[in-house]
Amino acid sequence: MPGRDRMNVTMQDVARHAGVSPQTVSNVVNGRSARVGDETRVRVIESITQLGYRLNQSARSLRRGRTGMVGLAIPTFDSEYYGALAQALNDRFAERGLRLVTENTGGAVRAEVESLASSHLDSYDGFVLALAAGDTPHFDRISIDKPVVLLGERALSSRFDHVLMDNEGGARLATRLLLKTGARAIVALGGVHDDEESMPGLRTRGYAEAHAEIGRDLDPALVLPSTFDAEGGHGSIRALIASGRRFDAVFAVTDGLAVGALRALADAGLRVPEDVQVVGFDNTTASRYTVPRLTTVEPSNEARAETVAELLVSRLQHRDGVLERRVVVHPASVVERESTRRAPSA
Amino acid sequence: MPGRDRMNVTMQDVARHAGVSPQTVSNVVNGRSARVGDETRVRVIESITQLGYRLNQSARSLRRGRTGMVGLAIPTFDSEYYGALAQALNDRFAERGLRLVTENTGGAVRAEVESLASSHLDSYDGFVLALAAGDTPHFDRISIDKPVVLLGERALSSRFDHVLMDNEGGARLATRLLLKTGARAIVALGGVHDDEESMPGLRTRGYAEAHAEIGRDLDPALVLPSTFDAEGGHGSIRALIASGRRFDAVFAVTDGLAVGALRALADAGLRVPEDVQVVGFDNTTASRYTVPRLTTVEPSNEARAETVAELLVSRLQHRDGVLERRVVVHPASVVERESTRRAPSA
DNA sequence: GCTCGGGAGTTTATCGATCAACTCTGCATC
DNA sequence: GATGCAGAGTTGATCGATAAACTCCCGAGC
Repeated sequence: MPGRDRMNVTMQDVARHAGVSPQTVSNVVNGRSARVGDETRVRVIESITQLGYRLNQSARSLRRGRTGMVGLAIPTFDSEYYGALAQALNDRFAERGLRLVTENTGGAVRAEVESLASSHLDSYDGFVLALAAGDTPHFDRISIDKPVVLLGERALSSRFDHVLMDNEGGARLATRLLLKTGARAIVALGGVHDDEESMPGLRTRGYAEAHAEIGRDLDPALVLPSTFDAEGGHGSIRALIASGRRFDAVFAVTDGLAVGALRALADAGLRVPEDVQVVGFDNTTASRYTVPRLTTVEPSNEARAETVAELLVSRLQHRDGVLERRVVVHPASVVERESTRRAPSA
Repeated sequence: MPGRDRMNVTMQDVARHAGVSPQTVSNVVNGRSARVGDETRVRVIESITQLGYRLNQSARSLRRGRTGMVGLAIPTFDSEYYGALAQALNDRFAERGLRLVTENTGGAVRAEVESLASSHLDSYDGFVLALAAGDTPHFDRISIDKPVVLLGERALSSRFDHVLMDNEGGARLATRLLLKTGARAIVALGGVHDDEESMPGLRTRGYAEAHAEIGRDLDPALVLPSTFDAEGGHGSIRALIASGRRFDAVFAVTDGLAVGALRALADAGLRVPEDVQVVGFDNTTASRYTVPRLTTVEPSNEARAETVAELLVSRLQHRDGVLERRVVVHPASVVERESTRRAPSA
């Protein structure tokens, strides 16, 4: 291996080697074939490979004024739900020639919002913010001049495009199923008591609506706030069982919670779905391999990812044109598996 | 809101506004306080906030010759194991002032690395390559002038630093445990028949060694190659049961496989660990919430992440100094839960 | 009185690619 | 013969930040 310099090979070097101008090399690299003759192009390409030339992205970005990267903020990498989401978005953006760069915000909403303000953001052309369940960040304080799409549970800010999941509708469907199959006392695991515009708030609202539809009263003691992981679900259900309160179904606001619930029910010797039915939310791959397999709400991640990419790209293209703010809600549906009983065919 | 230009605020603008030179603004921004007087600094900072100045990362990167980003290639986002790994690495690099950018290669590392002038890799200062089980890219063909650390299962290339998991040792420990608790016919789920230097190959080797240690023969029919997810585990074990072959333990080469195995055993009415013991590998969070809770091998992700960051950073610092290639192996250990019986206290 | 040193800044020359505008052949058209 | 024009390139001016070298001032030391 010939000892070579630390210096990088630049377009100038290639140009010199091929006997053309740097601009022509640029044209070749960027596929502007209309501006370059066939012979010249071949010569340039040969020089590129011979010299081992690599384009300097920083220089390109500086000149072009954009980086070709889109940022994605997710609360954590270490979660199937967000993992799948990131993967789907990644593919959708790749199709459009954009690179998706994923950052984890560590779950704190504050970090999520700060990621909008921090210097990281400066290297992206646009940003996708997937929000964790929780409180409401103060978007209206921060100032941003780049396209942002929020991917979340509810409308959070009047300034950005949103792609939302139909939390309320999904929860309504899930709860309806439980009621139809004879449940009388349904726990809202991870639910909240205030009627708030948050992920658990909306899902709790759907749960309440399904009850209201058939004139059934709600027992507030069955609404169990919790963290949204398996650990929280496990602890909450164990405590509920220990308290002696009777229930015959669990609507868990996330699959993680449902997994923990299954665990706690198994610990207590309760059979699913005979003694207690369980429904989750999110249709994570884990939900297909629990014992018993989990009935859950499908959040249509693929479709949402596609919409997110579409919205963001259209904003990038109409950089200056004043597009109206858009809010897209994707419908949810229920996937019936083994943790619920079959609805009586009526 | 005052109508403002599309033009960005630059250091020049700040300099003009504060009545100093651009270089001084640069010094302030970069905290070179030795070169700037107190009063001046205050004035500059005021101008920065007033004008809403943001540093242009592309320009900085171009000038500095590095981007401050480290790339991480993982086979897929949609997996707990890689999710946790990415998260851990992310934190370790953040501590060191580097931004970790995660890409999923979809397994096709080779294509990425070989792509011509427009490769993503060029925007990173260094690279961490976490390889999928089956990948054997031809590293020695590609030429890379940046620090690379391979995070994997076995030594793959003589050119790069490696941080390895002790696959063989972990598998040996897991299998020993099964043998000690009385297992007589242990399935190697996801194992392979050839003694190869791959993740499943090494884990199968450890499995074989544990048998050899106590002079036990191996039954090749119990080694079941498979994909490494729950689906594969489920299918393989279901088929094995259907074939009528007897076994009383499963050593799954991944937790995903073990989850699928549990599912298949439950389907068949077999009790775990009474009828069949199960051990997984990777200690994913899912393994803590299966029914029953999974005994598994802890791969020491945190420690490996720390080592990866250390190695890469030290290479970045000694950009030219010729460091020896380093290979670090982290030991594995077994986490005993409910899917195995207690070893007789001898 | 003169040199020396360091604090506080400034000036200059890039980093590498790209946009915009310009040149220079030919060849077809009126 | 003059005009127009498309094709194939070239030239020069940046994009914004920064390393390196240089200036200027002021008090200390001999």
